[in-house]
Amino acid sequence: MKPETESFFECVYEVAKRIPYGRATSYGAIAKYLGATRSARIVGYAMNSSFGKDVPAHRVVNRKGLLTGKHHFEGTNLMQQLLESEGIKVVDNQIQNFEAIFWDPSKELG
DNA sequence: ACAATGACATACG
DNA sequence: GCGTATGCCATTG
Repeated sequence: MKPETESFFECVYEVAKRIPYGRATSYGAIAKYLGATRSARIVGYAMNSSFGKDVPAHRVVNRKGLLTGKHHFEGTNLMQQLLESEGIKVVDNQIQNFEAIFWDPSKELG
């Protein structure tokens, strides 16, 4: 849990923090932005470790826009509520019109 | 240093 | 179209 070992995680945290309000992205997109296209799992793993930090992990979902990580939040639908609170429509643990709110860091940031 | 874990992604049946 | 299986790779024990 040393800060030094969080090198990769820190990158994920920063990218996650840069997700605009009312937007969402996928693990693969973040991983690709970091140059680790095949490390999508690592991004998710970092999110798990990001619990307790100021990282909007609720804005990060899988490629399908499915709230796969909602189980890691406190409540059963806390993640969904947070997204809906930002104007994102979520039905059955899945973001509606995900393509519209999808935020690609490699595309938006550059 | 080895084995196991995981909030994904893709391929196959 | 959906469930199962495999690959991927950094972190953790």
